[in-house]
Amino acid sequence: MKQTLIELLDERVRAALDAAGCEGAPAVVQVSGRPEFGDYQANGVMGAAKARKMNPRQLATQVVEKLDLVGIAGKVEIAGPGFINITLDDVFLAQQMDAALNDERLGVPAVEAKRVVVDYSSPNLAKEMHVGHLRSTIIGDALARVLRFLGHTVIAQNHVGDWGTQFGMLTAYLIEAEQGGDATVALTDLEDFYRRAKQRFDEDEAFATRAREYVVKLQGGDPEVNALWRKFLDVSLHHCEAVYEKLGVGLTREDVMGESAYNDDLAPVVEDLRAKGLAVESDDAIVVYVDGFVNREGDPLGYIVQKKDGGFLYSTTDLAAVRYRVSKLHIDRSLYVVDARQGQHFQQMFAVSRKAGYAPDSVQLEHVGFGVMLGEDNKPFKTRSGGTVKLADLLAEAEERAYALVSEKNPDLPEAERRAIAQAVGIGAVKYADLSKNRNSDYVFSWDTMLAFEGNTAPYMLYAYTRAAGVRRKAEDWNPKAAISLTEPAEHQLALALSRFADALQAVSRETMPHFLCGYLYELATQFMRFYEACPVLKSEGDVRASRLRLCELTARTLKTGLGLLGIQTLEQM
RNA sequence: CUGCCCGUAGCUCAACUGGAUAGAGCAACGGCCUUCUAAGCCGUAGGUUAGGGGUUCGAUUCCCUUCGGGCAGGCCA
Repeated sequence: MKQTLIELLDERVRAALDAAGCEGAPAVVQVSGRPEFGDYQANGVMGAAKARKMNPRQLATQVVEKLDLVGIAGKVEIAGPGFINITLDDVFLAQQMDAALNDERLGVPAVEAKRVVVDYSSPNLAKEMHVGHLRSTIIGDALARVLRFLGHTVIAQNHVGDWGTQFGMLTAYLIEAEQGGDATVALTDLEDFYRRAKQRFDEDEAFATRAREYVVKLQGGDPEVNALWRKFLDVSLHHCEAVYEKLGVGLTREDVMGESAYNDDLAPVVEDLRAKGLAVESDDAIVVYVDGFVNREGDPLGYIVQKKDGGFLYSTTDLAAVRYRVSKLHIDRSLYVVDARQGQHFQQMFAVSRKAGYAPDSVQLEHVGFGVMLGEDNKPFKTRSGGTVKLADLLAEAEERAYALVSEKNPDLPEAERRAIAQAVGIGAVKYADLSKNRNSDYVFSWDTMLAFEGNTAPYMLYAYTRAAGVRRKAEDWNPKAAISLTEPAEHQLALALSRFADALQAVSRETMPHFLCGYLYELATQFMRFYEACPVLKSEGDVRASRLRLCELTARTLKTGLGLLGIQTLEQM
């Protein structure tokens, strides 16, 4: 398959518009809002008619006359002011189903491959991962999976925080802990380790002095301090990896490209910016001015790349990273899955990158921002005592709650079985609840809502999959090559939903919006449930039975693939 | 003060380059299990899309404005 359904229809309608004298007019093909308006609608006629001062109904008539949808549409109608409503031919839809079933990629056309960096997760290694890292980690992971599935070369970049003054403090404390003989124990709880180090730093002047010396030694490349630093990072990364594994996120050590990796490039970047006349001194710091940014007083806002004490900032690191990604990784597109609060920073950073020539116009730089996680009280998500919630604890609770639920619904299943289901449901619920919402807005974290079996939730999706997979499994003998026939309305609607998979993925890739995929899968699951209620599968006979089994098969595979692209594991039974 | 994001049913959320009667789930009410998993399906009710103005054949969507909430704004990230 070379194109998606919308691409196909769009091409045909555009050709008809051209033939009707409206060259270059967009077809504006989209899924119909209601069944009585057909399966797809082309809305381009009205706009084209207006631009040419034509009668839209008349133009629509001409377009429909020229419109070649032989073997694709069963019915084409003009409605309202000039809508063209297209109902797909059931034979055509059946062919689509057949093609998808015979394709490992479910009929999703491969796109022109691009090299795409997805920068996500990026925890600070000084501390343990907490809920603040959840959204970046799972949104980024889903986007990486979708882009990869579409045929792009995805380079995940885990831009971890592994540099800065706090690491002097931590390595200094690590020495003390080792002398005390309990370094390994002390490092099992990083959060606690950080707290104690901070406490020593605040209370003991000698320790604070030593910590500051360690920062200098670390930056100076002192082997001993560097070894300690690396040891600490290693432990911290192990913590991250445990979380990634629990979450089912594909990040590995290979993807780690921390702040420290750019240390040697920071001074050259600043030097280069100065040489190009972009960076200038201001209050003893080195800043780059870009148009359109002002501060509180209305004065031009500088983008600081070097502090007055000579130190560099994350702004410098990010510029170095852009250079690296463009010149060494040869990327076409770079996605930064980072908290929306850093929006201005990225706007400035992108602008500087353009001006300095680090990123040519051919390279897309996109900040994939997202809102904060709120508790059910609409305030930032915290523990009951007001502390930050560790990600490991959150995930453990998710599994615990899911286990209780599964045990209540299905007490007869063996313990191990229930544990496995609880893991998929619990983790899936946390991820799906996040991914299913528009990432731009803040979102309310609610155990009850995400673990509900109704509505647009992970449990509902997983249940739909078990039904589809279950029917197929129980069928035993049937002809997997049987022709698909779509006679019932529910069959038509299900097939239609199945045929939209590729377009849903395209939309996710284009807009970097994972919730489009969730919305699609929810629609698919809903249509399947209706089909399941309306059309007996195992109890029907012959060709009808085989045809319906094949629809179940494709539904199961599409749900499994789609949920997989969200990083969610399916279950054969629950 | 400046900029960005948000404001949709009682609650949590949708609405795909502006499209037809703004859709789901929860909560409320009413139906459907000797029938493939009822963890489901069907139905009823629920809206001045924060307010006002503008552009348009058509606005939740674009522009202006007011209100309300969040965030950011030179040496943290």
